[in-house]
Amino acid sequence: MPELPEVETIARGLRPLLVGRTITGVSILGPHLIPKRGKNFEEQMIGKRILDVYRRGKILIVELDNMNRLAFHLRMTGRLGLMPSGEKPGQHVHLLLALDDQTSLFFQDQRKFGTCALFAAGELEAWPFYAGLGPEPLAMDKEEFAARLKGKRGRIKGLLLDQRFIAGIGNIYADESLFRAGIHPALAADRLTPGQIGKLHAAVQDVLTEAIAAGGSSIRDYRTAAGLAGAFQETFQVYGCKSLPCHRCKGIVQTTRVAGRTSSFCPRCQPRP
DNA sequence: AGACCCCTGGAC
DNA sequence: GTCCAGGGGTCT
Repeated sequence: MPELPEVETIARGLRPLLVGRTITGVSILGPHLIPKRGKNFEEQMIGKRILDVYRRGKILIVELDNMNRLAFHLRMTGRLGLMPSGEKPGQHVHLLLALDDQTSLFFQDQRKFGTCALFAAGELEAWPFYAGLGPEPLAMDKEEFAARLKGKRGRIKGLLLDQRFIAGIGNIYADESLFRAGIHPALAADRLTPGQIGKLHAAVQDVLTEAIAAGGSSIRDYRTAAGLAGAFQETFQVYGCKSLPCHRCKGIVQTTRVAGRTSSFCPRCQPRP
C-alpha cells in the first residue's frame, strides 16, 4: 500500500510524537514475522532514545542513539501508529515498542509482507535494497530525470516502478503521473520525446506533492499515524477508475498489464504506442 | 519480461 | 469457490 506520499505522511505524523522519547519495552508478537530484526533485538532496543523519524523512498526510518536505525518497510498492508501502553493491541500487530510517556508504537500488518529491522551505524547503507535506491523524485530536477532516462530500455511504467531508477513510486502514483503526462504505460522509455519527458517529470512531482498535501491515498488499509484516512483517492483520474469516463475527454478508462501490474489509463489521452 | 512466491481478506 | 490487492524477491 504505502508509497512515498503515505510513508511521508506517516513519518511527519510520528516525528513530533516520537522524537525525544526513550524505548522502555519491546514486545514481538510474532517473531517469524520480523525476520531481519537484528541480533538481540529486544535487549538492544531498551533504553535507546529516538532522535529523528524520516523517510527514504518507501522506507520509514527511526533514528536512535549512536546512529542505530530502525527501518520499516510497510509493503502492502503495513501500518504504524501510537496507542496507550497497556491497551490490548489490535489484530495483526506484530511489534510493540513501549515508550517513556505511556504510549507504545505499534507495527501492524495484515498480510505480513512488511519488514522491520534494526541497523547499527553504517549497516543501513550496506543493505543492498537501500544502497541501490534511486533518487528522491521530489529532489530531482528535469535535467537529471532526462539524463537518468537516457539509454534505458523497457517500458516507462516499469521504470517508474523500479526503485533503483527512482525511489518511492508505486502503482497508484505511476498510473496517475502517466495519465497527467498523457503517456501510455507501455510506451518504450527510449521513445519518449523531450516534451514528454518534461511533462512526466512535472506530473510525477505534482502528483506526489498533491498526494502528500492530501495525507496520502486510502484504498482500504492505509491510515496516517493518527489513524485517519488520506484524501488523495478522491482525486484519482485513472487508478481504480476502470470503465468510468475519463475526466478530461470522452474516453473510457481501461486497464492493461504492464510490468506485472494492473495499469489504468485513458486510451484517448494516453494513446497506445 | 514474466511467473510465481510470501499472506490475509474483500468483492463477486 | 475464484480473482484481486499501495511491494518486492527470486528464478527461468
